Amino acid sequence: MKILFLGSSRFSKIVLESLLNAGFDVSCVITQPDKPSGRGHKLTPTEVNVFATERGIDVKTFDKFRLHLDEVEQVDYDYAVVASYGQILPMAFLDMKPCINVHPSLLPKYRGASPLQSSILNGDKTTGVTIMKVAQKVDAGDILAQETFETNGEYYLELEEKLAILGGKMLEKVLKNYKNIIPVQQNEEEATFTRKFEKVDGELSPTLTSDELVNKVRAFSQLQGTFLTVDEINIKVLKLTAANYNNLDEGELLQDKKHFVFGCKNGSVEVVECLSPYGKKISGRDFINGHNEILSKRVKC
RNA sequence: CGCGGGAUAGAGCAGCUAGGUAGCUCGUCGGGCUCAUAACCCGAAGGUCGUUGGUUCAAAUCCAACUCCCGCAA
Repeated sequence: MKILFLGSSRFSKIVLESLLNAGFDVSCVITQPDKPSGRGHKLTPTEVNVFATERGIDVKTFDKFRLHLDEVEQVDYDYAVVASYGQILPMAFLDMKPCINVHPSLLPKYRGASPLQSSILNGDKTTGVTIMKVAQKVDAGDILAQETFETNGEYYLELEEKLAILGGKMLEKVLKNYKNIIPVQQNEEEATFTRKFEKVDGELSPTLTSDELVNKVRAFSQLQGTFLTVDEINIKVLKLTAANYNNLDEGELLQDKKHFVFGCKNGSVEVVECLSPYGKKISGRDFINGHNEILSKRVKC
């Protein structure tokens, strides 16, 4: 059985790795073209591109997929597997061979660009992975398999990895039994959608509850970053936990040089780890030691 | 070749222009004072000055290349 794999993100890369480990023959990988990103606008290939190239797999990048259909027709494959590829696929391609998608949510919940981050932000205890047929409407295809996953306070990268591995295992089963599986339609009335997040979404305001703040850090700190502002200083926060000081006002700092704790809507939170100006991870305690003058200030709301 | 800033003790910084003993604030450790402390006093430990090379009698400092990081922009 030969697989054509379409994907671009870190999630895709882990799914691809699972497929290879399960012994599937991935004949070709299609991923997003190199894009200028980061400082200096250096052209950066996707993680999937780097990984597949290392494994000696044929990699194709299309600026616009629909303009390269004839090239795709040349590829020898039985099933197409899509995992956060990042482009809408044309019907002409979906009609060629079976095309299945792996999506890290319990569809029809959390369709769209950021299912994992949205689920963490909402503080869901239960999430999951869905395998479905690719339909013209995004993430709306008939379901082939679905499994739930109980979360345990994971941060984004950790949860992404766990769900990608689970998704890889589910794909293996689905691919091997494809002809015996009866697809189930999604209930459109229960569908919810997710949006892309931006830098400003990572702002930690003391007007939020401690749970909201912790979930924000879990969802964003490893991607676009989470930050709070004290006395004009931007502090990039990496780890945050709920604390037990209930007598602090919103934004008020605990007068203690050993803990970086501030009050929020319904209690308080402690900054466990943040980023030094040179990009080194430091403890909240070290941060306070270096900036003891902020103890008399407040976290900006 | 998008723009700007940075790397010196556990943290935050000064020193570099004009080369010549590694400094400051905070923390840490020990001691003292106090009902008490983000308080005060005394003492101590802690550094291959991002990496590599060059110039020099001598480089944190001057020159070159590289790495990593922060902000903006995408």
